[in-house]
Amino acid sequence: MLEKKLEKIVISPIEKIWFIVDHIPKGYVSSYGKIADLAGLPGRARYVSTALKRAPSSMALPWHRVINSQGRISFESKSQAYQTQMELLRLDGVQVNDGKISLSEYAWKPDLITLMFEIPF
DNA sequence: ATTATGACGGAAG
DNA sequence: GCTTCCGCCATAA
Repeated sequence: MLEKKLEKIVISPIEKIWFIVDHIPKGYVSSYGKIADLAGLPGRARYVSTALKRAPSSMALPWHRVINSQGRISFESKSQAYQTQMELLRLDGVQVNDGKISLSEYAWKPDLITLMFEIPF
């Protein structure tokens, strides 16, 4: 019956994180903590970073659009990963000055429709 | 079961 | 603006 069609779909926490990160538009950034909140996983910012680390590269997630809450890249500034992330952000059109990104300028603010129907966790 | 480790966040100095 | 410290939480050993 109808109930059958309304069975709850289960999505694992890590999949929610991947899904949301995949929705960050080019030219915008979000933070580990914010992604966790959007995924319904408050207080699990660190888990977002491990989730990104685990994402198969074949998913081609825009992982570089996730930075820390201070508007900075979370890798060591001398690391290769840091350089890569900075380059990808610049390709997105996001300015990275002195290792800092202006959140007031580039923070992703999903609209109501997106929150309700696209990432409804 | 304990311990150590982070792509974190926030408060404090 | 710094930097340090501490709480947090999912893994790996």
